[in-house]
Amino acid sequence: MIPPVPAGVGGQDGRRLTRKGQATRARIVAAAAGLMYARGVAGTSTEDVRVAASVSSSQLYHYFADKNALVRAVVAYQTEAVLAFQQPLLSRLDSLAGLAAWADTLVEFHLGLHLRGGCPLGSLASELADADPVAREALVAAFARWEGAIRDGLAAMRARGELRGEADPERLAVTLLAAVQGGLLLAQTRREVAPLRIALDTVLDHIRSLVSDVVRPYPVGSASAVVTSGVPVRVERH
Amino acid sequence: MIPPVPAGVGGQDGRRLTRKGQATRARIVAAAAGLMYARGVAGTSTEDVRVAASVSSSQLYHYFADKNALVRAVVAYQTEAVLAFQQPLLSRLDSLAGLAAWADTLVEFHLGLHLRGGCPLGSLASELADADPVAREALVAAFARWEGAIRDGLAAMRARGELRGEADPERLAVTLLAAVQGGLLLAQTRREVAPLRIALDTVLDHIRSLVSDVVRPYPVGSASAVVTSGVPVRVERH
DNA sequence: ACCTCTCTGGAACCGACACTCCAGAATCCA
DNA sequence: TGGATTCTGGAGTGTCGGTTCCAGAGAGGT
Repeated sequence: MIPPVPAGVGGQDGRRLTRKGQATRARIVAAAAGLMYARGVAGTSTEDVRVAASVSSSQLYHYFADKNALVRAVVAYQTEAVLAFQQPLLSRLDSLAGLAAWADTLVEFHLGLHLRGGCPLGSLASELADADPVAREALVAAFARWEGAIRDGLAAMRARGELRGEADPERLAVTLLAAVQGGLLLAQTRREVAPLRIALDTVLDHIRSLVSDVVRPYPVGSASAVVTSGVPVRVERH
Repeated sequence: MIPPVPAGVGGQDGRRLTRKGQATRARIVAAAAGLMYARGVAGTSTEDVRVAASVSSSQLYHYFADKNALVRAVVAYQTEAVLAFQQPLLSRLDSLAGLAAWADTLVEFHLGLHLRGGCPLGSLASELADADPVAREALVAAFARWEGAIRDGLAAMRARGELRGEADPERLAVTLLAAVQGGLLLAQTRREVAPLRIALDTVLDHIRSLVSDVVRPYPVGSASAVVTSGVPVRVERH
């Protein structure tokens, strides 16, 4: 049940790894992850990885049974990278401001990459979902963790009464994640952030409409309470 | 400006095609499209296409300069296929019922495929956006046509007064398209429709909240007008 | 009917790529 | 310190995949 060696530290068949071995293995995975993010899994040869990681081919096959095993290590690596990167923001998702900050950070991050590459997990999923069952399972788990973090934030908002009881954190979390993935795909294709920003903003707008005790723009029967910014204004409870 | 031969009918360098030639070319593209949808572009060899289309390798290179050219033909083919498939629904997107019918059809279609493969255009985009500039341009145009059709429907709703003036058809269309792409990616990975259905439903909910003259659940200062279904109820104008 | 252009079959080429093998160097642990 | 194990370099192998070539069959226009 419990593996003899911590994940990501063992060799391909459970052999022990020396400190140096761990470093080499990590270097290979990091190099492979970078290349596969930029050129896709199929577009990355073991030779490319070999050169980028400055190792010999025997080393590749010392640490990984075959290319498939390397790909799966990359999936695990990117899962941790994506979640670790968002960690500080994901733990503050329990408010509208926190959600907005998270969305802004995603937008800024991909702007910094000039819209090259989509979501590290999304592009792996698109390429591997129907090709590698093991990788698919890992990606399902990765998305579940991501989605869970978002859901927890929304659930906390609801528990605090900031979101109305009818708001479903589970469904909203799925929608936000889909907006990220779809928005990134369109943004990557168009090489413009607009689609990502718009998709996230729109879903956040929807979540705002589920906030408790709010004066909404254009309320029924009144044309005087127009809020130009479109941001709902909280009012005194009862 | 105007090509001498209709698109998809000419040979690789503008040579004339006989009726038979057109049929063979079409057979190759259709076979390639199917394989590339199922296994990805990189996962499909020219040999695979050769066999699936029942042609010799010389025929492949008679009609296409290289694999890249074939891939680009596949992009064009899938663009037409995706838009043609949705054609009857896209032209009726100018009402909430029309939007729901469109969403349901997408869900049902991919259920029929058992969630194997995502969006034909989306998966091509994910694989080609950063690899083939020409294909990327074509995909940008394809998404623009798709998004345009959705936008036109929403704009018609707004023009008829069904959507409030503040509703932005452009932004809503982008969000819907992102929901389709992201929802499909998650659905393909999980092999469950739920993510697609939830993402689309949630964005449609948001659009419902932008419908004119509506009694919304939990209006400010009243707890009596709760609508259990969550579906807004249209009321008499003024 | 004839000539030209298009279409087709099949063999062959060549580079790339995943993977193997072995021998020597480094590391670990008792 | 010494013996067992892990790590590394580099050359080598076989297959696969994209592409080419040529010669013959077929189709189209005048």
